[in-house]
Amino acid sequence: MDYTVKQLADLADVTPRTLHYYDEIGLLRPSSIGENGYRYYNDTAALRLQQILFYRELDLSLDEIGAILASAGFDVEAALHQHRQALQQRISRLNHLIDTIDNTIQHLRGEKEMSTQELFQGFDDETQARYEQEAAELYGAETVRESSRRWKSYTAEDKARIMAEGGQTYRDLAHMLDRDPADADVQAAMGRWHQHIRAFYEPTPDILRGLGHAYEEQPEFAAFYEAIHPDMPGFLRRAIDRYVDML
Amino acid sequence: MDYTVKQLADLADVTPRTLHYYDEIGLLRPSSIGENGYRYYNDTAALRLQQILFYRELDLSLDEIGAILASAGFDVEAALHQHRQALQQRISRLNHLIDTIDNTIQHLRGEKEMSTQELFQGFDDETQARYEQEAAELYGAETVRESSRRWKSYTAEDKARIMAEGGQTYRDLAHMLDRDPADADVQAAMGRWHQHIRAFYEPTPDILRGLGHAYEEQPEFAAFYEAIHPDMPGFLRRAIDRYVDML
DNA sequence: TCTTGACATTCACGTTACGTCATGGTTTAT
DNA sequence: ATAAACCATGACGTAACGTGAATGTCAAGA
Repeated sequence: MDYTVKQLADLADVTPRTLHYYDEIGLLRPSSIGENGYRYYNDTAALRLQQILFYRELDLSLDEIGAILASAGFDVEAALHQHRQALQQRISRLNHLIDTIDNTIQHLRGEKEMSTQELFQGFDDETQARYEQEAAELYGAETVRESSRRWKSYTAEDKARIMAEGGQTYRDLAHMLDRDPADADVQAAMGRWHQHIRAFYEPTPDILRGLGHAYEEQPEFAAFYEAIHPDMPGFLRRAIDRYVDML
Repeated sequence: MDYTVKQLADLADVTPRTLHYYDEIGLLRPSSIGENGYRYYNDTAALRLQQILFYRELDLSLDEIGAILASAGFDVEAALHQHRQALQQRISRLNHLIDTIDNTIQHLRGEKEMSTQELFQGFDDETQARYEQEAAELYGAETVRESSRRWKSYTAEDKARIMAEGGQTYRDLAHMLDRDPADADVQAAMGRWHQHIRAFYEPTPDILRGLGHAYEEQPEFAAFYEAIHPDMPGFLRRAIDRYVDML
């Protein structure tokens, strides 16, 4: 009970060309070849095709699929895990793009023309690096001194209260991760966040924005907020951007 | 103040080859060409490159970018909106793939060999269609009568309570969208959901699973749950799958 | 001035996973 | 016998460049 190309192709919902190609690259050879040169596939071949298509659905390259099917000792689970990671990254990237598109649309609507600088922000690596450095410098040079001066002026009670309030704000926000950053409750929490920062120093809008950026981009910050929830850094950054837009 | 290929390339963080290519396809022509055949780009060209790269970051094809930059009357916002949709779809698809990978890994761990049939489920369009149809038929034929019989037997008070409880369950779930579907609280809510369904009829595990499927795939259902939250349909389906696995 | 190294140019093939003719032989059904 | 439907093998096209290869040009140091 062998299949011809068309038969197997119809069965598996691919085109004959696909089978030709898989033969050509050695991924799926016919089980036999007739004297007329026709390809014939048996059930074993059909099963292999199923597996190929299965992995293909998972978006693996034919090379990878070949490797998986070739070695019986291959660690399929590890491979799938790794691939899962890759997919997650793609999703992250796509979410970033959607963010950017949303911002762009907002700008278009507001007739606020984005300057080329703005357009490039977040895309140009150098600009990015400079931006972060500036934020760090702003946060560092002027501010750190001011911050430690203010902090020292507080009583132990004050300090405990301030830290508790800050923590509460972050926990509140963690419960609103599924909302729109523009949501009134979220923005109210951002107001409390702003107050919390002001307990240390007086941040300019740019510094606030820089903080949001750092929360998302700088590993040490990101790790802290990710500990609260994996989506926290991105959410915070969006909420901060929104908050500063509204100031 | 003109740039050579290398200079502009470095500035924009692309390779010279990219500029060659953009010239070749007419997307970005040099502002002038020297007697030696060298390409020279002025600031206008540089700006255009910025815009090209901006749109490229949004994952638009060079063709589309060319169209956008060509026509001043082009509806950029509409284009971006459409592209946003496309990105969302990709994300949906990627999430689907991740789901499948997770299932596959589970099967691998449990040494439960997936039959070819199982492997194919969800990929084969025909199987898919048949599955949905069966779910609809099950839900329809036997069940609808039973459902309306039970419903009529309730008092107005009962009805109000049942609806309120159901609504509450969905709202509870909406606050747990960021959790794992296997989370204890989520699964507890799924238990309440099950009870809610049982107020109408006695669902078999397959029917429950079919419901989860329908919530995600059938537009009318999906629209209802998306109104609660965009991620609700997918989350519900995963939670239901998990719940039924545990029954 | 000569040489060297960094830059410039134009081919032109490689990449992925097939789609799409083109040309010609084979099988099957009428 | 003839047409329809299938088979085969090239071979080019796709998107957006990467990667040589062969060769010409320019700025700078010995």
